[in-house]
Amino acid sequence: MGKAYTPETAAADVAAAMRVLEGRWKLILLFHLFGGQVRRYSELEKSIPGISQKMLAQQLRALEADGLVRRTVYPEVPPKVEYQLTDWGQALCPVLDALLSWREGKPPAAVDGREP
Amino acid sequence: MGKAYTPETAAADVAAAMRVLEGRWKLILLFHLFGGQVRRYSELEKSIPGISQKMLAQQLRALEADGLVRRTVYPEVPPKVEYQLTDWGQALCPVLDALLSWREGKPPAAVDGREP
DNA sequence: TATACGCCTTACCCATAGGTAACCCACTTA
DNA sequence: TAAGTGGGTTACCTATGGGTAAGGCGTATA
Repeated sequence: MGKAYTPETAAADVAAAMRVLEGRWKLILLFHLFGGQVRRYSELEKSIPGISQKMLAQQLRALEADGLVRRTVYPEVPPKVEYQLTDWGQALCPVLDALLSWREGKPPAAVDGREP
Repeated sequence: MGKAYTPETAAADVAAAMRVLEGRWKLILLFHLFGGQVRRYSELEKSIPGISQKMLAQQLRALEADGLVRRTVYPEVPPKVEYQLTDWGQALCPVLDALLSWREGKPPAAVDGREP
């Protein structure tokens, strides 16, 4: 059974969940990793046009700290680092799907002030 | 059937959905209106401690522009304005519930580097 | 005349997210 | 000796979101 929420606690918890996803690149990273995909740093860098190394590292670190992404370092030279989702990270996929479906269901803007 | 998404378009659409909810007060406002509740400006102001009139007006306008909130003005003096969710706004409730459930399912942080 | 009410708007300030560019490290190959 | 390789860090700058304080409007009441 779920927690009991007041408007304030519910809002705070949703905000906390969203904070994990905020940042210009995190969702893109997640969608590149959904479905059990494993990617190296340099692969992500190549497949995400426009991202800088700083932002890639920063956002990956944040996702890792939040428990969505697992980081595996291979002690080689040159270094090799792999990124993949944790189970919990993967569990976000259907939630985002629900969000996408909600958005698809948006009615067209009313022209005359009434809803259609 | 849903749209077909690439990592980029999916991320962009999720971000667009989240942008509608971003802002320090919007979720609180939404949770005060979920379930068909109808509230006046001054009621919201009183029941949301810390919100300024500027932010209350601004965030309500944004939610209205995004089609989540319906604003009803009664041409009286002093003015009376009521806010309530649109059907689409109300449809967000189960989505946010899913997000809350996802958050509740987060495993405790691993102490030794492995996931539990 | 002045004050109060309900619902805002405007002017101004600051903290943070994100951008660019350059640098670092350990090792291998030329 | 010098350059390349993968995976970052650091310094610095700007744009935006949110904060406070105050003003405005149309009418009724004292």
